[in-house]
This record gives sequence, C-alpha cells and structure tokens, in this order.
Amino acid sequence: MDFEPLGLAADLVILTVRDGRLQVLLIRRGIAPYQGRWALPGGFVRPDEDLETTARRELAEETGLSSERIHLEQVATYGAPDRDPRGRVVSVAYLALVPDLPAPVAGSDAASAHWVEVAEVDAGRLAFDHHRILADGVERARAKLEYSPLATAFCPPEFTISELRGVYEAVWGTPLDPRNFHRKVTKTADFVVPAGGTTTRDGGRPAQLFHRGTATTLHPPMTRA
Amino acid sequence: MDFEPLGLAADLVILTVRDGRLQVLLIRRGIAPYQGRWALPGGFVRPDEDLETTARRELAEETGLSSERIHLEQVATYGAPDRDPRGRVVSVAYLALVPDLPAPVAGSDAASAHWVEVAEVDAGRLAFDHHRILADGVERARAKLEYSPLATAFCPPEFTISELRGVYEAVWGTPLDPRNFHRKVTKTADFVVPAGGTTTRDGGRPAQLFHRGTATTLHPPMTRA
DNA sequence: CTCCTTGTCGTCACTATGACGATAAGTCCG
DNA sequence: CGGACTTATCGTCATAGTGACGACAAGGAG
Repeated sequence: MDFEPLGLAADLVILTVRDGRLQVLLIRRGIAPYQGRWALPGGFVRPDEDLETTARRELAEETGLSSERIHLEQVATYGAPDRDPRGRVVSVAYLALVPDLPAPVAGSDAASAHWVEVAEVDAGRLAFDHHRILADGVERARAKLEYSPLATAFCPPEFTISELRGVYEAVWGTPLDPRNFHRKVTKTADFVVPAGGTTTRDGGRPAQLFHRGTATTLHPPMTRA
Repeated sequence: MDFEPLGLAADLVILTVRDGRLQVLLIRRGIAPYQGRWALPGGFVRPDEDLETTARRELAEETGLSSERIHLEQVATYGAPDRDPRGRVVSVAYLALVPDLPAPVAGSDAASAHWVEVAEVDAGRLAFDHHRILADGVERARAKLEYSPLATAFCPPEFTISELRGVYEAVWGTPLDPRNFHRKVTKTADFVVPAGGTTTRDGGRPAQLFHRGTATTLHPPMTRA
C-alpha cells in the first residue's frame, strides 16, 4: 500500500470542576506553529499504538493521572486538510473527566499546563481548530450528564449530594433546586449508594456521603433547566 | 514533519428501512484482504480531501445518492494497529440514513452492493472490525431516534404517522402503540407538520400526510419500549 | 351492505417534575 | 450557652407526560 504522508494525533479535552466552575486543561505552545497560543494537550500516535493508548499516555503526561479509572471517551475526529499548517494532520479528540485534583497539575509538560475556566476561554486564542474540539467536548460532557451517571467522574470516591449537584451546576452553568435534585438523585436506582459516613466539609448540617452506584444510564434522565 | 506510514479511510454505515426492517448496505469484497467477505462500503481519504467529503463521495458511489440532504454524521474512529493486515489503516466511520430507495442500489460499485437486514448480519462474517463499526453505527441511530427527529430521514418527503412509526419499530425492533405514538408525534412541536393531503397507500382509513418539521431536538424524547 | 383494516381522538390511572414550605443538625460567634 | 446561620433532607401540591386501552371514523374488498 502506498500511503499519503499524513500525521495522526490524539488531542484531549480534559475537564474538571474546581471552585464550582468547569475548567479545562490547556497548555501554552512553546513551539511553532501557533507558538505562545493556548492549545489542548495532545500528541502524535506512535506506530503500533492504539488511539486510546495515545490518549491515556498524554493524559498521564499532562496530569500525572495514569489510573484506568479516569473516564476517557472518544469525541470525534477532525481532518480538514488545512487544519495544521505543517501538513495533513488528522486529530482524534478524546474527552477526559477528572476529579478536582488535590495536588496541582504535575507531569513532564506541566510547566506550561494550566486549568482555565471554560467560560473564559477565548475561542479565537486557541491554536488550530481547538476551539471547535473544545466546544464539541464540552457539549458532549453536558449531554452525558443528562442520561449517564458520569457526573460522579468529577467527584472524589466519596461525595455528598450537594457536591454532585455542584458538578451539574458547574457543567451546565445553571442553578438547580437542592431539594428536587436530592430527591431525583437518591430515587434513581443505583445512581449513588450511601457510603455510610457523613461530612460537614460544606458547612451546615452534616451530609451523608455516597459513592457512585452501578447504573450506566439514568431513566428518566436528569433535566437541564 | 516526518509522518509514519499510515492509511486513512472513511467507512460508511448506510442504513435504510425496507419492508419494515432495518437494513444496511454491504458490499462483497472482490479483493484481498477478506476477499469474498461482506464489508461496509468505504475508501481512502484523498490528499486535500475533507473527511466528510470522502464519506459523501463514497455514499454517492455506492448508492447514487449525492444529495446534500442525506443525513450523514461521524460516528467514531477506529485505529487499532492490527485492524488491517495491509498496514496501519485508521478508519473514520460515518453513519448515513437514507429513505427507502424507489430504484434499487445503483452506482459504479453497485454490482457487489446489497441491502442486508441488520438483524441477520452475522458479525463474524464481516471484514476487518466492521462488525464493531456496524454495531456502533446502529446503536447511534437507535439512540438518536429518541431525542432527535431523525427518523424522518428514513422517510420520503411526505409520509404518514404510521410510516414514521414503522421506522421507529424497525430501528428499535419493538412494537409501539399506534395511538400513543400518534399523540406523541403530533403534539411535539415542529416534529412533523401536516402536508395537506391524505393517502390510502397503507390501506384502511386515509391517513394525513406530513413532512418533517423544523425541530432539531425532541423534548421530551421518544421512549424506547 | 358488511367486514376488515388502518387512522384518530379520548379517558384514566400513575409517574415524574417544578415550585416551595418545613424541619433537622451541625458551626460560629457573642 | 443561646441564638443566628448554614446546609441537609423530607414533605406537599399542582401539573405534564405516559402507558394501557376503549371508541369511533373512513376508506377498500367481497
């Protein structure tokens, strides 16, 4: 087979919720093209390397998170012929959802990696077509919160209902009624299961701790206000 | 940039509803590898060609459908290093939904193209990892019928509620109550709009004709039984 | 005309939801 | 130590949407 010259990359939309807001991990590019501009972390797929393996490798390099338990899913593939001035580069985008890290971002490339609030990302300032990839990734995350228990991926192993609600509010950008949210979450089978303890880390009356349940889909879905 | 040798292909899951059943367009491979096996239509992305352009080109070649109005969407990208014995080939899968064609499949490669009932496709008989691509494409279609008005993509420009219900039943593989379905569809704003005429092509009492409305999402979604 | 087929409207009970009141159980501070 | 304050959790109520299914409408076939 005679293959055309072509680069294959995996780019990552790594989202977390910090300080009650949705944030994405961006790196400042040190080299051309788009030197000095913000970009999504990513890298080229190595020969004999699976696409998801590349994504997990990059995730580990940028965040230090190497766990298999980090949620990672493919979003879409971007292949416009002129999307990279260096030549034909096709990029497979992955979405990663990580809990608020106790330690700041650490890793080899970490020097230039920063959490940026999604709402404040200036689309025009991102390298390549990364604004589009980011938008698609965020929209995927927003959609999946509706019908999957994925919001728990943003939480530590044990969390309160309020913290879970905070995830929804941050990702969707809308406030939710605490009482209705509580009812909905606790009555949806296998969404969350009581962990047995309580915490007062959010102040006020002690809240029950939960961990994620076994559900894979939410019936009926959560509703975005 | 020094790029690794690598092929980039677009493969198509082309679905239609014929005789009340969900069918997919498969071709019988005339050359190695997997000679004689069924496969999804597809082909390599040309230099300077956009991914979706490749997909539309292949769609036109295999079905003769060149209209921009045919629903086409990206599903996922498959890049396992060993998925193609010829070397590293990464495939971007697209899902196309086409109405029941009045004329049989026509096109340059049509000699080997056939509609096959999805329920009868023997996963083990498909070339490459096409069984997986097919499964993902079908699942995407099933899911999208829930929250999008996409079922109309399987219908001719004017259709009856029963015909639309037939699409749902074929894609989901479950019977739906005609009365509740009728209520749901006609009460969902902008899902379908009356076209003004009636038809008796399904027998029985004449049915109103509709065409697709302007809705892009269904609130609340249709529910799979 | 009568039967048969499909289309369309209506009813009813039940579930899920949004809005919001009320109470519980901690911390904080004077 | 006793509010005041904060967050958690439960309950109530009206309403929308749904599944199950009865009833009637309006064509064609024999």
